[in-house]
Amino acid sequence: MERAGLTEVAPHAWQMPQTGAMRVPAIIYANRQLLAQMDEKVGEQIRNVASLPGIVAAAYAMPDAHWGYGFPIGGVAAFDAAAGGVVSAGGVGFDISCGVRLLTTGTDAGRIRAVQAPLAHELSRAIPAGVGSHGRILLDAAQMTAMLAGGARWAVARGYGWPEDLERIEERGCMAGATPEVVSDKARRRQRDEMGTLGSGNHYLEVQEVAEILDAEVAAAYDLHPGEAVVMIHCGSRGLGHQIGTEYLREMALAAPGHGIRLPDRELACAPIASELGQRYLGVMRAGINCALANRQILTHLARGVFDRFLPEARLGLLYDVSHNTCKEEAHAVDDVARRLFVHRKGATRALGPGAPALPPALRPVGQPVLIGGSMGTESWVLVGDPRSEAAALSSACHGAGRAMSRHAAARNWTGSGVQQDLAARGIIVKSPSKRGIAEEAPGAYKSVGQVVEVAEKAGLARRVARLVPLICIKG
DNA sequence: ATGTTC
Repeated sequence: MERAGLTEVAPHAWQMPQTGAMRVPAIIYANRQLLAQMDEKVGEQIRNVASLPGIVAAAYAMPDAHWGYGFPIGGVAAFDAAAGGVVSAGGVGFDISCGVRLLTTGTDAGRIRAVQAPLAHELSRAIPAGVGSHGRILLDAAQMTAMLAGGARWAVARGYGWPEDLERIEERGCMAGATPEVVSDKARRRQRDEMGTLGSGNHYLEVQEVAEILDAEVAAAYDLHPGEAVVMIHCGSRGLGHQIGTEYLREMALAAPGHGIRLPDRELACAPIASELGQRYLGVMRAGINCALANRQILTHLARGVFDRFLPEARLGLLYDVSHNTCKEEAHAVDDVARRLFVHRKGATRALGPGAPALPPALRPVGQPVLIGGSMGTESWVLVGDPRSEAAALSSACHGAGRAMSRHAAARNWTGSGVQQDLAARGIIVKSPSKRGIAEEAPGAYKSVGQVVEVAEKAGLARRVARLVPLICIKG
C-alpha cells in the first residue's frame, strides 16, 4: 500500500483521512515494510467499513491484515445498535469463531523428540484433517441442538475434556444467546459428522516447543517454561459456519435496500443490529461460535488420548482458547464514555488487559493470553493483552502471519513434498492428507509473524510473552 | 474458510 496520504498519528498507527462516505477515520497498524506488503485493497476495504451505519471510533486494520470478503481479514469495527449500527456476516467471516487454543504439557520437548515420528503418526491417525474430513461422532438432531446451545460446556458434559478446561475458554466455553433452532437444516446437516475435525486451509494441530520467553512474570503465570512442549490447535466451525455465512451474506445483501443501507461493496452485506434479520443472524452466529468451541474441545480430547499413550507423564492443561472471527456485544470506553458495542473481529484476536472482568481469576491479574498462530514450519507466539489496546483498537490485536501471496501463486512456487523435506531437515514433521495443501501453506507464502507481533507490541495492541517453534504439524 | 462452483 502507498504511504502517500496516510498520517502516522502514533508509532505504527497510520490514519487514512475521513473522506467521502466515511463516518469515522480508518487506522492501519503497521511498520513501513508491512504497510508496503499490504494490498491496496486493504485500504479500500477498511475505508468501506468506515462508511457503514452506526460505526463507532474508527475502522481498524491489524498488522497482519490482508484483503478478504468485504471486510479485510485483520479488521476490527464496532457498532452502536442505538445509532443504527449494523452487524455484517462478511465482518465475521465464513469460518465463524475460527480460533486458537494452547495446551501446556509440563513435559520437556526432548521427550517429544524421543517419540516424534510415532507421535506424529498417531496424532495424524486420531485427528481427522482435510477438506470434508469427518469424525466418528455422529450427532442426531437433538444432540446438534444441545451442542449449538452449549458449546464446549456440552462437549465436556459428554466426556470430551475436563470441567476445568471451561474456565480457560472465552465466554467460559458457552456463548450465550445462541438460537440453535434457527440454524438451517442444511447447516446442521453439513456439521452432523464434522465434530472433532480439523478441516483444511491454514488449520492445524501443532506440537511446539517454548523457544524463548520475553516476559518471565507473565510466562510463569501462564505456566510457560523454556524448553517445554505445548500443543496449539487452530480451527473453527467447519461446514456449519461456512453454510451460515453463505446464507446470511446472501440474505443481508438482498435486504440492505429495504433497510435503507447503500452498500459501497455488495460483499459488505449487513443488517441493522436492531432489525429482525440482524437479531436472527446474531443468534445463529452465536450457535456457530458454540460449534467452534465444542470442536476445539473435542480435538483437545483426541490429542490428550494420543499423548496418554506415548507420554503418560504429560498433562495437557488448557492455557486459553480465543476466537478471531466473531461479532460480540461488549462494554468499551470510547473517548472516556462507557458504551455497549457490537465488535466485529475478523482475523483479529480479542486482547483484554489486566483486570478485565471477563477473564478467569487465575489470568485476571496479568491479562488475557493472545494466541498467535504463525505459518506452518515457522514460529507462533503467545502475547498478553496490553491495557493500551482498549484505546488503540477496542482491546484487539493481530491473529497470525497473514498471507503474502495467493494460494495459487504458492502452489506454483513450491511442491508439497519439497516443503515437507525442507521442514524435516529442520526437525519438523508435517502430516497432511493434501500435498497441494502443504504447498499452498509454504512458510514463504506468509509474512513474517515475528514482525507482525513486534509491530503489535510497539503499537500497544499486545505485549510479547513467549515464542514457540514447531516439532510436529498435523495439517488440514 | 468451504461437500475448494448453485
